[in-house]
Amino acid sequence: MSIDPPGFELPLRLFLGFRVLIDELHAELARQGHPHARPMHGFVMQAIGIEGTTAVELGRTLGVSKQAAGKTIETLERLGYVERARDPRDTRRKIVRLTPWGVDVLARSARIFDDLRARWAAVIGDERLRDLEADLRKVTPQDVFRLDVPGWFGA
Amino acid sequence: MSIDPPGFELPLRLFLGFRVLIDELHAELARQGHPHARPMHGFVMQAIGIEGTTAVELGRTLGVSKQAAGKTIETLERLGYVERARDPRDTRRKIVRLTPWGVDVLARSARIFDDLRARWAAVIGDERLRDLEADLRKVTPQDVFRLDVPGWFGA
DNA sequence: CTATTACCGACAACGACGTTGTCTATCTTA
DNA sequence: TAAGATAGACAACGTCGTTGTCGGTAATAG
Repeated sequence: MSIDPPGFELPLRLFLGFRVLIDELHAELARQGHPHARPMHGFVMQAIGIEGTTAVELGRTLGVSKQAAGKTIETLERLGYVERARDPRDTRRKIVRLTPWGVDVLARSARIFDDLRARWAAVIGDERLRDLEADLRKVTPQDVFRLDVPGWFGA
Repeated sequence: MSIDPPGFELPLRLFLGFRVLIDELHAELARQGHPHARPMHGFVMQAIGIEGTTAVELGRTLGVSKQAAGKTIETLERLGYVERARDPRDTRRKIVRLTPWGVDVLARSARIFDDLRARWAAVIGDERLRDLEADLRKVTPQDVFRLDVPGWFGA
C-alpha cells in the first residue's frame, strides 16, 4: 500500500506526456541521421535562434551562467550544430550561429513534433487536444525559455 | 524570427505545467517546515513506500544503479526522512524505511497537490481538468516510477 | 584625450550526481 | 560442503553545473 491521492497523478501525467514526446522525438531524430542530438540541444538551439547570439546572452536567456552556456555551445559546436565567429564591430563578442546542420535538426524536430501531435489527436480527438493545449496555456507561465532545467531535479 | 510550429508548444506546455506544480509544491513545503525537500525526494520516497525497501531494489525501481540509489538514500537519511536498519533474516540487507518525518512530507505533499489541482479546476473547470487527466492517461505509459530522470535532460 | 568602468570570453577549481569496477560478507544452491 | 549469486561499501572517474579570476576590448566620465 502507498500514499496515492488523486493530486499526485496530475504532475506525473504531465511529466510522462512530456517524456513520451521527447523520447519519441529523439528516437526518430536518431533514425533520421541525428543520433547525437540530446533533449537539451533543441531548446538551446531554439534559444540561439536564427540571428545568433553570444554565450552571455544565451546564459541569460536560459537562466544559467555564461560559463555553462559556453560549455553547451562547445558541445553543439563539436557536433556541428553551431559555429562561432568574432563580431567585427565588437571584437570581444563571439557570435554563435546555427549551421545548416543545426537548422536541419530544428526543421526535422518541427515535423516530428507535428506528427506526434497528430498521433495524439488520433487517440484523444482533435478537439480534446486543442482543449488540452488551451487549458495548459491558462495555467502555465508565458516565458517559455526559462526552463531552469539544469540540476533542477537533482537530489 | 524563429522556427515555431504548433507541435513545439505541446511538449513545452506539458513540461511547464509539471514545473509549475512542482515549484509551487516545494514553495509550500518550505513554508510548512520542509525547506530541504527537493523534487526528486518525493518520487524517491514514494518509491520506497510504506513497507520499506533496499538500495538495490530502489535502484531497480527508479532505473538507476544501486550506488546512485544508495547516495540518494544517504541524503534522505541526513535530512531525517528515512532510516536504515539491518534485516534480521538477511544480515546483508539494510532496509530503508520512512521516518514519521518522511511520512509527514508525503502527507503534506498529498494535501498540497490536491489544493493545487483544485486551483487548476477553478481556472479551467472541473470537467475540463478531468478530461485533461483522462486524455493524458491515454497517451502516457502506465509504469509511473521509471522516470529515468537522472541526467536524462543533460547535454 | 585619457582614465575609469563595464563587459566578453577563457581558464581553473570545486561540488553535485551519475556511472563502472572492485571488495568483503552473507545467503542460496548444486 | 563448495560454488555461485547477491547486498552494500568504497574508490575512481565523467559530466555538467557553479563561482572566482584574468586579459583584452568597448563605452563612458572627467
